[in-house]
This record gives sequence, C-alpha cells and structure tokens, in this order.
Amino acid sequence: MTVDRGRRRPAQPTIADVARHAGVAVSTVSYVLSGKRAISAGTRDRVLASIRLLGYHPHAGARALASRRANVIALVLPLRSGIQVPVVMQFATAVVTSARRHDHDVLLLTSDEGPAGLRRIAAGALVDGILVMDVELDDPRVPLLRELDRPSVLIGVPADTAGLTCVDLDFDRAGAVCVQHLAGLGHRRVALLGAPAAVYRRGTGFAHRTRAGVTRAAAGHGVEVVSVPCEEGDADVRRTVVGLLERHPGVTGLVVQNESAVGPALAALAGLGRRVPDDVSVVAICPDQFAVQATPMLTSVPVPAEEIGRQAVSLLMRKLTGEAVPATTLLAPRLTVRHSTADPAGAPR
Amino acid sequence: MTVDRGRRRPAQPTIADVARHAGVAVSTVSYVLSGKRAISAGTRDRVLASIRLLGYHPHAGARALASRRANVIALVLPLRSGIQVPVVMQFATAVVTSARRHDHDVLLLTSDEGPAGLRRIAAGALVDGILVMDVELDDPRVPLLRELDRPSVLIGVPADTAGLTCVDLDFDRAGAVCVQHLAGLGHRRVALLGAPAAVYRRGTGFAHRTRAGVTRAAAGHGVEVVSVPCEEGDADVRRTVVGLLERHPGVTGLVVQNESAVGPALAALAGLGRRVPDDVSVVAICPDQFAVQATPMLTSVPVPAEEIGRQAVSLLMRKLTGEAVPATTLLAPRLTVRHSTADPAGAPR
DNA sequence: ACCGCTTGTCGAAGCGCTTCGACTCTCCGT
DNA sequence: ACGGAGAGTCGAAGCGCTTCGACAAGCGGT
Repeated sequence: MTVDRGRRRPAQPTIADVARHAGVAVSTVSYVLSGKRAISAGTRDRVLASIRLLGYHPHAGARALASRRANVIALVLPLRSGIQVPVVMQFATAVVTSARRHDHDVLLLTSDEGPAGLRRIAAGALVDGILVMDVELDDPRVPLLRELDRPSVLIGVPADTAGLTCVDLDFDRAGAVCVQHLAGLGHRRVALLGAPAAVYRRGTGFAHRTRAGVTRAAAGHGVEVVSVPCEEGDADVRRTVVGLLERHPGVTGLVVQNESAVGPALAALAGLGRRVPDDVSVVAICPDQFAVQATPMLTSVPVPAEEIGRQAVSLLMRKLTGEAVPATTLLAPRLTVRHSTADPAGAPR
Repeated sequence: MTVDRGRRRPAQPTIADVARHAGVAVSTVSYVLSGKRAISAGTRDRVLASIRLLGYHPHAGARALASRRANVIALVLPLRSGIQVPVVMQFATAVVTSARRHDHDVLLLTSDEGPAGLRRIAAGALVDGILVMDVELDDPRVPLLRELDRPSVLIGVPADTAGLTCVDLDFDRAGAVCVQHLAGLGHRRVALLGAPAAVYRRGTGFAHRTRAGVTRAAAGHGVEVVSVPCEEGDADVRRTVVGLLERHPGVTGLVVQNESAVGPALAALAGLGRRVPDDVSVVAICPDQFAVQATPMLTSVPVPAEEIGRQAVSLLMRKLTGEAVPATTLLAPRLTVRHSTADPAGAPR
C-alpha cells in the first residue's frame, strides 16, 4: 500500500505528450484545441484521438498564464440576515450552469472578506470577471468595482448606475402589478407586508423599489395603501399581521414580499378567522416553488432567479469580449393568478 | 471616454517590478512572500514596502503553474430536489470562510455536470482538493473520487467508506437522542416525520441513518414507533400528519426531520386541535434558526452546518499536506430543550 | 589562521501553455 | 510559366512565478 505511493506517477500528460504521440508540433495541438487557426481534418482527428487516448486535460494555470484569461468568473454572495436563501441558491446554481455553458468556472466569494477580497481576486488574475449579488442602493463595493478594471455585472440595482451593468427583476413594476391586480378585482384598501426593517435601513434596492411601485400604483388606482416592514420568524410575522389588521380592519388585499413570511402570514390570517381569498386576498412576490406549495396556491409574481442568473452571465461574457452592453436590464414582472385572490367580500359582481 | 480605453495600462505589476523597485532579486521577493528561506529583516521590510506601494498581487495562474498548487478547492453542491437549502447555504458559507483562513479559494461546482466535471477540474489542476456535499449511500461519484488522486473530503457518509474521508453529523445518534428525550418524558408512542420518499429511494445517508437511530432507540426504550416519509409543500405535509394521527391516534411524540416540514406540521397539528406540547410533543432535527423561529420554539437537534464545513475544510487541508486523517468524523448530536416537548397528557408527574 | 557552519542573497532553469512570425505547399488566374 | 494568395504546420519566445544550486559573508571552535 505504502509502497505504491512513491512509484505511481501517471503525472497528467502535457500538451507536449499529446504532440509527440500525434506526431505534430505543440502549437498544432494548441490550435486544434482553440480553433484559432485552420487545421486539416486528418491532423485534427489524429490529435483529438491522442488527446482522448492519453486523457489529456490542459493545465488551467498554464493556460491562464499564457492566454491571460483564467476562464473563471467570481460570484460574490451575500451572507447577511434578511436575505432570501432559496432565491440566492437558485441564482447561484443558474450562474454556475450558465457559466459552464460559456466554458467558464465559478469562484465563490462571500462579501465578508470585504473589498480586499475583490481586489485580491481581480488583481491576482484568478478571475476574468465578477458577478455581485444583492447589491444595495449605496453599496461600498460599487466604487471599487468601477475602479477595478475587470468587467463586472451586478444583480440588483444601486442608486447610481453610472458605468455599471446591472440586472434585476423590475421590482417597482412588480409591486405595481400586484396592486393593479388587487385594484382590478375591486379592492380599495391594501397593505404591503414588506421586508424586515433592517433591509430597508440597509437600503437594499429591491425592498425600496417594491414599496415605491406599490405606493405609486395605489395612488394611480385610487387605492388606499399601508405598508409595514415585517421581520422573519413565525411569531413576528403573526404579530405584524395581527397588528396590521387591528389598525386597518378595512384592508382586504395583502401584498407579501418576504417569502419566508408567506407561510406564517397565511397561518396568522387563518388564526384570525379570515379566509383566503374570501375575506382577504393575498398576492406574493416569491419563487414559484413557494407559491404552489402554499395553501391555497398563491397568486404571485415570481422572482425569475434562473433567468436573472443566465442574463447576468451572458452580459458578463459579452463584456469579456469587449462588447458594449446596456447599463441596466430590468426583467418585466409576470403575475400568475392562482387561488389566493378574488373579489373583495361584498363587491359587485 | 472611449479614448481612455486604449491608453490606460496600469498593467498589474509583476514580481519583477517589485524586485527592481526594492533592489533585490526576483527570487528574494518570492522568498519574502513564501517564507521558505530566511530573509533579513531589512530586506523583508523593503520588499514588503515595495509590494504595498506598487499594489502587487501575485498572478494566480503563474503561481499555480510554478508551484503546482492552485490554492483553490472545489465545492460540489447538490442541485436536486429534497435538499435542505438553508443548510446547504450554511455549509457553503462556512466552507468559503474556512478555506480563506487557509489561504484557499473555493470553486463552485454543481453535480449536474457529472463525473466529467470532476475529472476536468482535477486533471486540469484547477483545484488542489475536492469537497463533495450530500453524498448518497451508493454515490456514483465515490469510485471516481477514489481513483482521482486529488485529495477529497465528503460531507455525508456513503455505504462503503474505504479509502475516503467523510464528515457528518451522527444522524443515527441524532435520531436516537430525539427518541430518548421523548421516552424520558414518558412518551410510549412516537412517530418520525421523515424526508421525502425520493430521498430514501435515492439512498441518501442521513435520512436512512436517522430512521435507523430512531428505530433502534425506540426498541431500546420499549417505545412504539412509526416512521413515514413526508413530501415538501404545505398540503402534502398536512395530509401526511393528518393521515398519521388518524391511523395512529395514540402517538404523542413527533420527530420531524425535514426542516421545511416543520412549519406546516405545526400548522397541521393546530388545525387538528392538538396543542404543542400539551397534546403532542415535537422535536426537530433542523438548523437552530428554524427552531427558534417556530411557535412554540422547538426542542431540536441542530445540524451544525457551520462546524461540519469547518471540519471538512480542515481535514482537506491536512490531506493536502500529506497528513493522515481519520476516515470518518461523526459529530455528536446535541439536543436543545425548548418549548415544544413535555410530558404526555395524563402521564404521572 | 583555517575549516566548516549557518545565514542571506542571487541567477537561471523550468512549470505547460498560447501566440506570433516564418516557412512550405497547393492551387488559381493570367 | 509565374507570381501571389491561402491553407496548414512548425519553432521559439514569452506569460509570471517557484525552486534549486551556488556563492559570499560572518561566525565560533581549535
């Protein structure tokens, strides 16, 4: 067993081994692989056969050194409280999958190493580009990204987007669409059960934008709206919902933004003896998965994590090739009607 | 603006620039950085000053090429259904944080590229070692890892651990501890609300082990136990709980393994008019965060994602230095008593 | 005064790949 | 019959770093 140790040395074959085995020059193998120069079919086949036979895989470091491209992008994830974990996860997997399709790998960073981490990664040529999630309205990482001279794409939209590339769901319109749907059904008093207070305080874009959209749409439709932040956790959500309906008994429509509040909010309504959708209509902004798991299935505006991830990667790839891209890409919200919204009680048919 | 483009070329300084600036040889700079040879204090300071001044960061690719160490580890995450998203997320962040402490970065892979992905990464020297999450009892990736000749650590325990290094919570004992707690309170009939059926079918270790532990402990304490799989989603959980209590009305203790089932299960119990803990005691195996968010706060055995992640990284680092490490590390479960468990109704005080 | 250490530094040889001329053919138009 | 344009291939020069052997000093022991 131990004897084996020192002896075995399959020692990954190098491009030189492949070249020798195929009887061509090293550079020819390289061109077969990159397709950057014409190679005759015969040679190509011979080289490819040798590659397969020897089990050759190019050495990533050597390639990065010579070509000045690492074929790796960084994904900076948030670690903070109040984030929507499953959504983040969906983003991450979408990003990895898309990146692979573009022949790139993904390096995972967490924000807690701070700007220094970004700098290290970028300057060290470990990555070609950077994807940043959960960007706040006034994010300290933004100025750094501007100066960093590696292409980057933000998921989320900061206050000042000059010189940046951002992708996100259009939360403003998402909020508006929810209210519009409720207004269309005849509701005159609605409430927004928002994100935790800390999230607003932090200035996270999506929370503010949603609230703005809700407010604007309400004004436009002559609907009264009250908007309350909502902490996570069963008890807190219940308390918030109870308090809300005590102070505003006339509310018949509820927009729920915080996906982790969806379940407890429904439970709280049930506890108060308010039926959904008969007494109160509920529309959620959350991943579809949650909307269909709830009882009743929720009318919702899904957060298209998958598509945002894909878009972000695709934008980053385009920037890597020097292409110009739009500064801000806002995905249109789509409202799916399910079983949690209806005419308010007593409304005319 | 466009004019700027071609002109600016701060062109990351190289180690040669630093050497020139500090008036020493390139190798000296290298030794200052690596500490592999003695360097006089004066020289070291001069070099470090130049490094700071020039904003030098070593080129990762060049370093990997020359030193044959990428200082990157791969983290292979599951993408499948039935996984516990927040737990996975906790793992991931713990892994990234720990890895950074060891001066390594983390490359994110998803299982869906399959074994080919692992092979590519390992052979391409993109990573020095591999961390695999959510390993199944009979996992196709396991034989590959054995042959791959890059060190790896599994989070989760497959059936055959020969030649591997595994870390996990001791789910068997976790299950046992839950039953023991209930038995100690006087419960004679308990149930395990398990993972989704697909998870058992797939042969995911933790689900099977938990069930085994529950069963064994029940036998040991003369407690009757019934164990049912449980799908995700409000309605499914409700149906499962209702069905369970119909068929086994004498059950007074519930062990809930699937964290996403916790909320709905409590709601279902409330719907049936069973109070927790007065009529039914509930003990959960789930992250603490969930346990304290529930109402009432749950007696639980937390999954120490953070610590498992740390351990996994630390084991991998030790393997990278050639150190021998234990094949299997099972973390002892710790049960935290909160407000969801009590004597069964009618039990002697 | 000399040997043999240790300590600190340097130069050069790679690590495995990409890329840039340069070179050899072949084939076409005239 | 000849120049020129591709097409196809090769050799060599790096990319930025680590590491090995060599060497110059300084030191204590005899």
